[in-house]
Amino acid sequence: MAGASNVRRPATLASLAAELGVSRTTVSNAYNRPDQLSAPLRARVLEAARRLGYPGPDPVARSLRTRKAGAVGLLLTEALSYAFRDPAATGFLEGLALACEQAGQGLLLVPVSPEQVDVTAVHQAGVDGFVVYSVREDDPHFLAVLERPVPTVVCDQPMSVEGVDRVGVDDRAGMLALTRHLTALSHRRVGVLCMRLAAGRNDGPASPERQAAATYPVQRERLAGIRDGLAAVGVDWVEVPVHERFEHSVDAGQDAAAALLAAHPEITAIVCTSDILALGALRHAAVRELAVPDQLTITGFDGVPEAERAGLTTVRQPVLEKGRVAGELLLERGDRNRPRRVTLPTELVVGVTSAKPRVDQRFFSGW
Amino acid sequence: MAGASNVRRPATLASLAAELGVSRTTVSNAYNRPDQLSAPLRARVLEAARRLGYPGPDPVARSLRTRKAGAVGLLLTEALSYAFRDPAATGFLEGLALACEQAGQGLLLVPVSPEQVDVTAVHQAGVDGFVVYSVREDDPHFLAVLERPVPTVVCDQPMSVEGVDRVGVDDRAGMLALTRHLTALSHRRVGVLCMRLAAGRNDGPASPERQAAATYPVQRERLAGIRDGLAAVGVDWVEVPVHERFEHSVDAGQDAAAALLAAHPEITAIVCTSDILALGALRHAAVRELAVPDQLTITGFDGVPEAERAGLTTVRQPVLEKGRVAGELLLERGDRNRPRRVTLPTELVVGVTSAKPRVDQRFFSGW
DNA sequence: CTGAAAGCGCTAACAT
DNA sequence: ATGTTAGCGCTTTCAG
Repeated sequence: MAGASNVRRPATLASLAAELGVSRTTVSNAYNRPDQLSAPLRARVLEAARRLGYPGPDPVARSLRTRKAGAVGLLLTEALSYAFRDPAATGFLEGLALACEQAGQGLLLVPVSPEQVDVTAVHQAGVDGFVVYSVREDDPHFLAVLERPVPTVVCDQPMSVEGVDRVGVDDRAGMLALTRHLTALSHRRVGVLCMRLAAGRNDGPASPERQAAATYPVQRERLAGIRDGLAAVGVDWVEVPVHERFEHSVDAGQDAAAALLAAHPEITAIVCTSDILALGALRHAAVRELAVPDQLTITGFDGVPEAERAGLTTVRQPVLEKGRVAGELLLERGDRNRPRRVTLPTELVVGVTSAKPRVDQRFFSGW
Repeated sequence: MAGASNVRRPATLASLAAELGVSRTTVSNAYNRPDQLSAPLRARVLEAARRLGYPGPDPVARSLRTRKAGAVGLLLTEALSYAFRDPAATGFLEGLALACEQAGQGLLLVPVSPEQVDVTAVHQAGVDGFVVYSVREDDPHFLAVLERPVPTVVCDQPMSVEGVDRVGVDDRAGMLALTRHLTALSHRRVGVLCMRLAAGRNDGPASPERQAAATYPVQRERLAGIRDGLAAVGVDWVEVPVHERFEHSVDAGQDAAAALLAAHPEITAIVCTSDILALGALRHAAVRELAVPDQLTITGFDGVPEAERAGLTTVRQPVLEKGRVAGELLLERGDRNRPRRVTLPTELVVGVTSAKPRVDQRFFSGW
């Protein structure tokens, strides 16, 4: 630990070479190609480096020269810190990190403030490729990423972007399976809680127009799955109340469930587009002393650990796997030219929060 | 989205300038100092850029020139992916990410395989500084970070390293407070579960030698706190069984608790150096149908959400705050020269897992 | 096995 | 308001 730490960089490869009376190549080789010079000479170089406090080749200069940054960038919709609070995102990150560390690549979390159009952070990122996690289709940061001349893989983005790999699950089919489960239980009066659908804050009912204009593909697809499932039993989608929340948190879910039930007390089932929202709905039911599933069925989506512990009926998706595949797609891309699309399977998990609506309920088979 | 994405970089700032018949400076200014050139000229430059598929100044080249990478590196003990599984680490990361995004800096997760001596990843990292999270004092990656001529802040590292900032909590004092709580409840026969103490796998009792050679400062300090607390009531530390686990997981805690109680059935309290281990111990107690806290007291450390839900008696530390301070220390370092040390407070949380040992227990006040 | 030459792509004084 | 001049620190053919 020579006192070199924290000193304004004094030594450079060139100065070291000069000091030793050898060429820069030789010093470079001492670090990068040990087999290209004699052991004693190499030892001399390294010793001199230590003595002069030379910390080894500058990574940025090397990157410029080699055109390799040794890192992949991750772009997230939300504020960076959110990624560590959302269990689904955390699982994805774990898988992605796994792939990166296996390939010896760093993972750069790109700092984006949502609802902010400053995309310099994307331009600033010294990375060899990007992973884009579940962002709005018209997100300016996303667009900025697409401008960068590096490979990119998007996650949960059904939209087909030229030359970009994609990994995701079939959200629509997953939600369809869940909805069938509910209709098989004879639910007809269903209410929906969903996450942010598009830019602009909307905490409350999501009008058909708002739904049609949804730019978060995941939410759009999940709603479509519910719609399909209900259509199959003759329930018209325009009759189904959909409540949207800007924040994605248990609190928001609780609040939304309260609003939904207040406006539509006849509902027998609340379908949530995420487990987090469903957990909030469960909490609201507990507060209101509504028996789940006897008086009210509640379902989620994702299959996060908390939901599993709560016995939530939900659709499980392999989040960790999704992250790993995203990383592999980016890092192991041979010289293939055709972009790849990977769709991972989902699984309906029937927990203890769904059951037949009570027959004595006056609205049964009403619609 | 001109077809430029994914095409081998064709255009450069220089080529654009040539094409337009202006100087490189002008093009550079068009991007970096819009006020330094006329609006029409700037528009022309940007238009030409779009037409030629020029993605804007290369971030790596810019970094080399400006000596700023726009990112901070994070070094973790464990495999990168572990950080997303450990709730204490997750909280820390959230705080750190918060500080980074506020400063518009990226956060680069440096890929290190533990038990691997390849530190090239540290050399490769294009960052303006490092945050080191709870690593072994002799970790080669850590040492490599210290060689890099960039500011560094270490977390939970009591060891004083020249010129390096530090943030952490007083683990020893926190554990002392907890232990006093236990001795006040008249516990004397205590067993301890701890995390990895040093390099090399050891799943089982940690001998006094092993304890003395501990290189994970956090674990060392927490054990010291217990020792101090017990010494105050005359309990000799060498009589206290300490079990170590390499893996940090609920399963490991459960397993360790089983081993500890099998070897020392007289124990009235299990003190764990982390909540995760304590959660495992609780699970073991449940399996064995040992009543907690009546037949057995179990305590943790950290104050993670899961522990709170379980009503665990523990020591809460402000993990998010710790991450935020780490980031701020690194990013807001004015031109101060003296390194700063910040010690955050801990708080004893008395839950429902600690109580007086049953008086009828035959070992009471035995030692 | 070692050295000389040629940039990687960009920004920042300092002129003009 | 725009151009000229110098590198940032390194790697990499290609000769010796």
